[in-house]
Amino acid sequence: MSEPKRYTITAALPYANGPLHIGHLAGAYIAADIYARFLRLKGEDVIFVCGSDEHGAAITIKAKKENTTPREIVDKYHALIRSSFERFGIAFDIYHRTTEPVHYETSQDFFRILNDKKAFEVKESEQYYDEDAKQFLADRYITGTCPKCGNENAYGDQCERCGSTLSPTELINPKSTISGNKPVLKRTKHWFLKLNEYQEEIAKWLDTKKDTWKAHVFGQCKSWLDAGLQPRAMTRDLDWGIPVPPEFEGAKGKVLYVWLDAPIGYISATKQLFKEIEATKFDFAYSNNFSNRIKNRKADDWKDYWQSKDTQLVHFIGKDNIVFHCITFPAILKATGEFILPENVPANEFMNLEGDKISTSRNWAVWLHEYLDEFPGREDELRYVLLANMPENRDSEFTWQDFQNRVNNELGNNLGNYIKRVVDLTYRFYSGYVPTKISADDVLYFQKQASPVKYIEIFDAISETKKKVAELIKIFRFKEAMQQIMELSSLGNRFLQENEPWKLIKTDPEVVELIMYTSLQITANLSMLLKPFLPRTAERIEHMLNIKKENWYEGNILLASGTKINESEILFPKIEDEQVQQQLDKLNKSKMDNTTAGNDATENKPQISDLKPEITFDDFSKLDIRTGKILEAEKVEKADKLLKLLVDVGFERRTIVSGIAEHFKPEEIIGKDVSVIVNLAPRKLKGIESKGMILMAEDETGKLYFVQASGVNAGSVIR
RNA sequence: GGCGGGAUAGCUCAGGUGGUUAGAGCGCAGGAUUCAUAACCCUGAGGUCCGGGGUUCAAUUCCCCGUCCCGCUACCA
Repeated sequence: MSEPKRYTITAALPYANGPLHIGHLAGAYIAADIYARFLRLKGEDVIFVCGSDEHGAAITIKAKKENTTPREIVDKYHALIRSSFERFGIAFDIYHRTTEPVHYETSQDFFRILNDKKAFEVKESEQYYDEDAKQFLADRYITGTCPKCGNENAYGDQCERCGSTLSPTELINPKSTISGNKPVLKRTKHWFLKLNEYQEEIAKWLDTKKDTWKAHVFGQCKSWLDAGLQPRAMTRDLDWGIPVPPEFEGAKGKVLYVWLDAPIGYISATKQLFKEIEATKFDFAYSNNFSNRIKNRKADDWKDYWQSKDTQLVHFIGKDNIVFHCITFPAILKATGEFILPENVPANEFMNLEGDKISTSRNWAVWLHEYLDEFPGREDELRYVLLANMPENRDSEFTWQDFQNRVNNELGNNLGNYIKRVVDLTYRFYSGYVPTKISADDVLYFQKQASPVKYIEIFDAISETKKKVAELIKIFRFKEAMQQIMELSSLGNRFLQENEPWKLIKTDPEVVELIMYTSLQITANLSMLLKPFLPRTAERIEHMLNIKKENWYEGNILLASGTKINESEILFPKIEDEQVQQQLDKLNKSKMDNTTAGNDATENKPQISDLKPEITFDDFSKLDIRTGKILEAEKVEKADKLLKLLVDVGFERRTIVSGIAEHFKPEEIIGKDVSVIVNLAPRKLKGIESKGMILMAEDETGKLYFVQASGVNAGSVIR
């Protein structure tokens, strides 16, 4: 591919139901920020967009629980996330949000375009509707007799006895599992993206990415394509989201699928960005971060960044978002016929914390806003450690011990100390003035000397490092790029050590000038190289050296002779053992608070759970709920979520299958008091008949709790 | 369960389209030095490259089987 004319960089939209943690940063934002800063430094035409993803269920659930509105929840977290990014130094051009009018319009327009382009198939299906419950029934809410094998307890999507795939309307004698009534067929519409029709195009396009995309990204896409793409519903019967455009028949009560709306957020953020640029009124945009090339542009210019063939689009995401960014969203973009597809999607894997998966629900995380408060002015240290351990090709691990080691040794002892050495020596020898520039004569002179000053090699190394770093960034190998920079710093240390200017100053002051001149150029080049990686540090070095470089400079001489530099400062004070201990104590506390181990609640957006319709007392009294005690528990074969329980419900012992295996280990729940619905119709799960249901409470994070009546014998009635 | 990715030094990670001694940083041991944040520099010890089979003159690398970790997906009434 020829050099692109401009770049559009996106970073995954954080979900506005919680704060940011180090996993987010290591997964997408640091890499994206380095990439964007580097391109800006090179003077490229680049935009870097992001924003809060504010639709979806976790938000309404949280709102209900906190007795507030979804709006307040998203306002709160949007503000927290935005300010955390700002303080940390992720240099977006714009940080937008999906509840903004621009985004509603853009998303709805997309919906219209997709419709015009016949990318949808409207399944105006006859969907079963429960008149009592006043709601449409998803496949699993319907049971009936299997037309193929006669099993009376087949489900709307599948018969578990004969294994056939069914649709609800094929069932004989369908029954709503909510009310037990016979549901009626009612017409409802859903808009399905005909992904299957884009199979070939997407496959062909992806095939061209084989060599440039990461193995895990390409592999995952390939596996989806091999399985065959299926139409996917792009609408939902929900109430928090972007409404299906009202002119569509049957739009009422339907919203866009959150995964349709979210990536369009990249585009609406871009629109908003150029709107604000034209109006020179910056509500969401950060004009200080702008690449020179986007200043003074017009509102309509957003199109260049999404529709122009010579634009390179790159999505930075975590590995959990691969399929949507590499298949579904590209299919959507393709379907419009107007948009470009991503050049690369350099998804990172996950970062673990102290040996465990990062988990919001278990409070097992290093929260960015807390770090910023507890380690003020030390943003780059975190940036560095997350970068050094960035999970580029496999999962990685963050530990506080490693944080301390890396900050103290690599940043402090190698880099920070080196800069300070050079600056201090410059003050000692030359009162802070950069020594004489080497002339051609000097070069000859020193070349003839058999002195150990191998300064030419140093300048070669600087050039080489700059070249390598630039290349590595372009192929998204940020970790390695950073290592190259650290090696240059190491080389600087070695150069001083080998030449010992503090000794030579007494005997060969001219040689010392050369040594120091060379060393100062190394530090100046380090500051430039560090700009994309450790921007705050780069600024502080620039301040020490009294230089200001806005643009990448290919040459090696960045610091003119005679420049008066500023006095040294300590760039990276040591991280003390107590600070590490404090953080470990904090994590330990989280661990203690989690008395129920192994809660791996998914932090993805769960399906919305609407308030259920009112029922009568009669309805309620149909339920027979009793206390019980778990006697035995074991994992169900070939099912990750199911536990087979033997429960004493007073009058008998029952086998109950419950979907709690990801939350509880079998051995730790034996003897637990539980509440059981004992008159629920038996149902087979993975071949085991389950007679009844264990009641569980679920908090907003997805964590489960047993509903327990303490001190009561098994078999007591709950009413 | 299906699919994808991974497993390399005590720790955190690179790398290898098959070919003498598999790398880095940290940690550890020894030495040198004193300009600098007790920093820097040099030297050294340390690895059946997850296990088992196969292909090959040759496997850590390719193929098959297995184990464990992560993601997607199915199972959650």
